[in-house]
Amino acid sequence: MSANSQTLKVKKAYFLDAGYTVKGGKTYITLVVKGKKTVRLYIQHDPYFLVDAAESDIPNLLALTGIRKDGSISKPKRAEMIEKKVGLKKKSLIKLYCEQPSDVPIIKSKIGFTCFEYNIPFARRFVFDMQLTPLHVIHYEREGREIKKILSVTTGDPTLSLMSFDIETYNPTGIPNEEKDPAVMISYVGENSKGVITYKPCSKDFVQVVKTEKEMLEALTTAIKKENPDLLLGYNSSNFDLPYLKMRAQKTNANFNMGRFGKSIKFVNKGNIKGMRLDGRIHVDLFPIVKFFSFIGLIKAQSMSLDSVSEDVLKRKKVKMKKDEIWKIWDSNDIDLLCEYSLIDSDLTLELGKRFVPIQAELSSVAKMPLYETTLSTSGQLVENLLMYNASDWNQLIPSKPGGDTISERLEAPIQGAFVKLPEPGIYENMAVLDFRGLYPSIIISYNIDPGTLLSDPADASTESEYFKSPTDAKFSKKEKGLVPHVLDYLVEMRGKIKDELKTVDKSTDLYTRLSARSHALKILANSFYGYLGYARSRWYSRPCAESVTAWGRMHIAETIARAEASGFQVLYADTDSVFLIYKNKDDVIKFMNDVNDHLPDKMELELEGFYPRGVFVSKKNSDDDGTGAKKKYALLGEDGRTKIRGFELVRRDWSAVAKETQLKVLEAILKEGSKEKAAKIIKDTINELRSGKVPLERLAISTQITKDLAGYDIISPETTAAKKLAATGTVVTKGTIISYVIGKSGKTISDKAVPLEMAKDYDVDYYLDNQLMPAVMKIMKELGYDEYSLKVGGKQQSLDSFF
DNA sequence: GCCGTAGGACTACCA
DNA sequence: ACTGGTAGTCCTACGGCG
Repeated sequence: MSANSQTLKVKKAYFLDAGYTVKGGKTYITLVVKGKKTVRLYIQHDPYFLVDAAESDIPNLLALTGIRKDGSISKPKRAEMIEKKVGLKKKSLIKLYCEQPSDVPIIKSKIGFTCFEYNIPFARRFVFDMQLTPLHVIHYEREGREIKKILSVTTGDPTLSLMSFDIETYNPTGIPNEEKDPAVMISYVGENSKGVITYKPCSKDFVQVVKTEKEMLEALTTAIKKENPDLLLGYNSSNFDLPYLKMRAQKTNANFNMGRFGKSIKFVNKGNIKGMRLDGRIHVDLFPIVKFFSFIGLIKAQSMSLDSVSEDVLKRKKVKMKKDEIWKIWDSNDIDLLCEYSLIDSDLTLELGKRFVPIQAELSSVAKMPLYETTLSTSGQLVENLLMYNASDWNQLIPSKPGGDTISERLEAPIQGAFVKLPEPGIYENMAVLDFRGLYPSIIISYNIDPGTLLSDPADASTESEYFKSPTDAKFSKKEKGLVPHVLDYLVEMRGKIKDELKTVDKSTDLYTRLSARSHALKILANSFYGYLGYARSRWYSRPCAESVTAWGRMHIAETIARAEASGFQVLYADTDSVFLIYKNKDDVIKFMNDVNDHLPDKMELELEGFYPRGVFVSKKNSDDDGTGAKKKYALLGEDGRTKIRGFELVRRDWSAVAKETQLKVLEAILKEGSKEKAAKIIKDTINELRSGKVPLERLAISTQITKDLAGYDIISPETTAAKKLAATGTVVTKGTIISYVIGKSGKTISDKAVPLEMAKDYDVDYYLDNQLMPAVMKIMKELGYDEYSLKVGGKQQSLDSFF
């Protein structure tokens, strides 16, 4: 023992990443940890899963064998009895250990009993078992490269160093072919170094000129090694740059390495998202992150390109380079400009990384998911991971993933959602908007909504005071806090504390950035729990739970509306968690709000969102006669003069800029100046501009996302015909591409006339008048008593008119 | 064969 | 590949008309 203790060292380091390897029949978790240096350490850990069988079955289970892919024999290593909590009850299970992770499915397939926890990626299983937190500090005993014991985990915030890179490729046939077409240029930006590597003469001082493609790849290896970043950032690098570089390194026999410990660049598929994993360095492809942030509404770019996202997020002006002409520039031998553009792309990638990585890092440590996987995760996966982590902590059985049949069943029975009140179209003054802070999370916490607290069995019927009964008649026990409400409560409480702390911190500090990122991460996670309960592929799916959440939501909003009306307010509109009132006196609103709050559970709260001096609601398009109001479509003017506009065409990317800009101007003229004459003039001017034929094509472009393979569409539509025209020129159009098109003059149907912006030559005046401008503005003007005809005629003649 | 319209496919929004 | 509620566009099939 004492001999050993001389080689045992107690250490601490930040936990960056976990993987596993099998050596000599033993399974080792590989941990990448950052102390003074960043190293890879090993720790032995046996994979296992659970079997719902009796102790007497153990000998039979241990006698099972299976055949591995390599032909060798796989058999269980050992077994023990354990107990797990299932809901409010306990259950005895056999914990069956295997030699290596890939043995788990092999052995499991030989077992007739129900099994559990057999489908959990092994490195993450380890994080749960050891209750680690990514990016926090682990304290451990180490002997050489092996960790003997993990002692504790403490909070921490590593400073992660970033480096971005971008490659340019030779592409004479349009899409570069990684087998044949060389990479011609690589740019990189780190914290201490930046530059471009290429192999043709260039006069720029930031460019390192080498002799061949092979030398360029090796120079990149050197540059990365020198900078030694923790994170390597790219944009769409999992699908393009890294596979390309990997192939070029192979073709040129280059001594190429981007990782820290080994040369491997591995494809890792996570759900639908493709990732590329490096050894010991965290490769972060910003593209899936951008998609994730767009999905949850954190960013809102016109398209997913690096340019467009940079413009939206960093407010940096576009410097567009035509990617399909890179080969021409290369052949021209005048590559100065190409070098500049390439460096700009790396610059933008790094800047975006500085914005996004902090939030990803906080998501990682809050959701207990290693950073690399976090960057490739959906919110459902993050929630699931966090629940699995906490289930392990509570010794609760982790539910299995549903099978295909269960998934389809769940999909066929959707859950009733929120309530939306029909607004009366019109222009209103003095509106107050109140909303429930975190409605669904607060309902889940307040009523202890959890698959485990749900009293389904009449046998565990309790008395009325022992459970909450939802409007859908589900009963949730008050006896014990459920896993879901527990985790959610923790997230909400933590966010509250962080928000308080943020008020005391200087905005320019790193601490502020970190705390605000953490607050963001907590919000993203908390808001995903309800969706997760109703998500068909969820381990914790529960129809009664999800139904109860929305039912309680509808109940509370209905009660609030009723209470407001009883207090003498006119309620104009309500959607899910908000109510729009007309008030005479602000104090009345505050009094009403306090009154509502007095009648709510502790964790629920109605907040004042704001006072709005003026607002517009419009009618639905095709109910002109009865003038039914349109839901989810309104424009408000705040007291600070800022507008809050929802649902109008001007917030949608599938409308032309001409229509959207005019609609905005019209709304502002009405909201800010109360001038319908000005609004009418704006419209007439735009009509004239359109008729002149001189509107730039970019302002006429309509952007639409292609959501499936082009061949997979059942119908012909403008976006698909435009996409096909674009694809015919050799440009890649895949699932997820956002295509911009203009309706041109030639063609019969609108779809025929649709031409990709890049190829557009002219535009169809009538289409833009009748199908873009007029629909966008007339709904608003109608509220002011105008009709379409008078405006259009007014646009033709410069004078008119008695009407105005 | 032309016209008008109901219904379906599809997208993007709000919460 | 987190949920449901909603407006709106464009295309297509279908029925009436002649």
